[in-house]
Amino acid sequence: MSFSLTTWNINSVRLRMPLVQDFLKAKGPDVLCLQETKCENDSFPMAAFRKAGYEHAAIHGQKGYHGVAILSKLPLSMIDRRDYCNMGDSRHVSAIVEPEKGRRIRVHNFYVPAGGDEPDPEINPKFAHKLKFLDEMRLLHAEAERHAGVSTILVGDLNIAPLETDVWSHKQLLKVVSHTPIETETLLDIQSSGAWVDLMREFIPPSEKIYTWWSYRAKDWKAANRGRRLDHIWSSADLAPALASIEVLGAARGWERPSDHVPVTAAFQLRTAQ
DNA sequence: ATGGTGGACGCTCCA
Repeated sequence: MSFSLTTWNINSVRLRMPLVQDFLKAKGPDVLCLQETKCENDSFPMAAFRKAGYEHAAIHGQKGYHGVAILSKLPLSMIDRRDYCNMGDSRHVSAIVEPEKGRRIRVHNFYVPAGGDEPDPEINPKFAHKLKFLDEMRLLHAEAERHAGVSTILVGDLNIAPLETDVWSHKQLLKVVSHTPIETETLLDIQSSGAWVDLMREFIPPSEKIYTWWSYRAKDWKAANRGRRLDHIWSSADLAPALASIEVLGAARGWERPSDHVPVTAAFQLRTAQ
């Protein structure tokens, strides 16, 4: 039994629906997790997703900013939308998918706050918000459901590039929000204390560079190649042996009117798991 | 050292 899931910060789902449709036609993951949909639930382009074979959805949107969504070929149940930091932001949605009988997986889809420019929580409330948000994410691993036969996948734009090989220049980005020690250490600590597995790094060793985001502000993003790995796919330990592949679709950054993030897809062969 | 681009919204915020 195979199962595949894509995470993609789409930076306006309405504007980029044609790209999404092309992607779904080409890759057809079972589940698609989007971030920065930037539209209210009422204006989410659900009809186009249904037409593409994605009849099931868990949407958590808001006007103009943020917004996350899970689209699925398979039924979704136990949909949950959480207000991290109690600010009314739409930055989380989760749901259970059951790729085969008895194999339940809760998918958590996150859009972590970017954190502003100044990496000091004392003077920059956006950075303080980011750190507080991470602290709340830390609690996920303790949830009863995870110990009651439900596996977990956590994806999204986490807005942190934790490893030296997750950025174009470790040295030059040490004081740049997304790669500061407080952020990278916190993220890696959440990962290890929660027994999460970084599936992208299971498949692509830490010795190799991986980028999932390239700034719009570069003159020539491809030539400069100053990317960062801001998008992630984690799982509970029980799912890791079932990982079959990870694909980072870098070509998507070169599509017409692209998102600044590219889609990342994990494929599983569930029979090989415990 | 600075400003560069892109999206939503509505004359500015956020990334």
